[in-house]
Amino acid sequence: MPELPEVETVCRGLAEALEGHRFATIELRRGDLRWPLPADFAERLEGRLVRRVRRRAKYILLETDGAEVMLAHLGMSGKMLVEPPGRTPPPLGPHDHVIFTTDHGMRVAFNDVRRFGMLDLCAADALDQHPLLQGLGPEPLGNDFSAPVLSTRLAGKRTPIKAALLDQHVVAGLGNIYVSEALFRARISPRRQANTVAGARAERLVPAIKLVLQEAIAAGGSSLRDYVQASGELGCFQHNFDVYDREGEPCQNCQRNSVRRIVQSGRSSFYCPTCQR
DNA sequence: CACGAACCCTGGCTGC
DNA sequence: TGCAGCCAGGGTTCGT
Repeated sequence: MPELPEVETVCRGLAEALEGHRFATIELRRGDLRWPLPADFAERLEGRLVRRVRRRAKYILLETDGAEVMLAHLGMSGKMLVEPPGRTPPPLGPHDHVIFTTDHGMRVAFNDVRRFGMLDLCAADALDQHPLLQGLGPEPLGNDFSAPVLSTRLAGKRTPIKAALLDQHVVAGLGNIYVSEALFRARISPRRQANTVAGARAERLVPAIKLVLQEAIAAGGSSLRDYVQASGELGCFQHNFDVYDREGEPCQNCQRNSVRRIVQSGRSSFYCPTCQR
């Protein structure tokens, strides 16, 4: 579910709710997520002050005043649901797996229907070596993500550009929605061989990626099925899709052809075969 | 090594 | 109404 803009939005909500506050209790209601939660997860975090919540790729990193950082991934259906103090929170459901409370009465529930998400703890000075963070590609919104950088990373890849952009080791944070949207804006076919995306095509693609991600963050992400912000509000960017989930609808660019859906490495791609080459 | 398919899990929707 | 089958924003593991 959540790609970079959704995770960024959730991080901002968590930062507002948690930064500067201390975890009081942490309740593990179900530990068999994507990987089993460490058995001592709660005791290692309880009493810790949350210094900063930030994002790397699609991971949420919660820095504390202790030696460890909490790592969270939302998988396809994960949510972080914030309930502010002074209000009776809604009753917990079967998919509220971990409940965090703070010393000022904030409640955050990690909820994940499909349990593809994960939580872990990692020594702050060894984050780079964490197996899930190791080898991740550059942040697409970072200053060092440029057309030359992208084409270098695509060099030698014979796989379709769609698959290459989904590979978090090439560039970190894109998912199925924003790859389709960025390729549409750059007028590049998802079927094009990755190593041919260089020069002028890369010069179109990089700004297209940056722009669509920035617009989506400004809209609070895209809500299709499960995704909500930490506050529970929906994102709005799904109303601005040009091609994603719009099979058969007219192309927003040429208005003549209709958006086509194809399956690549088991996942849907949406594009205009005329505008995108 | 690089690639694609299978798999992890639950729930919503479609079509018979 | 019921149920089988398909599909979903992700990522790892396995086989070729």
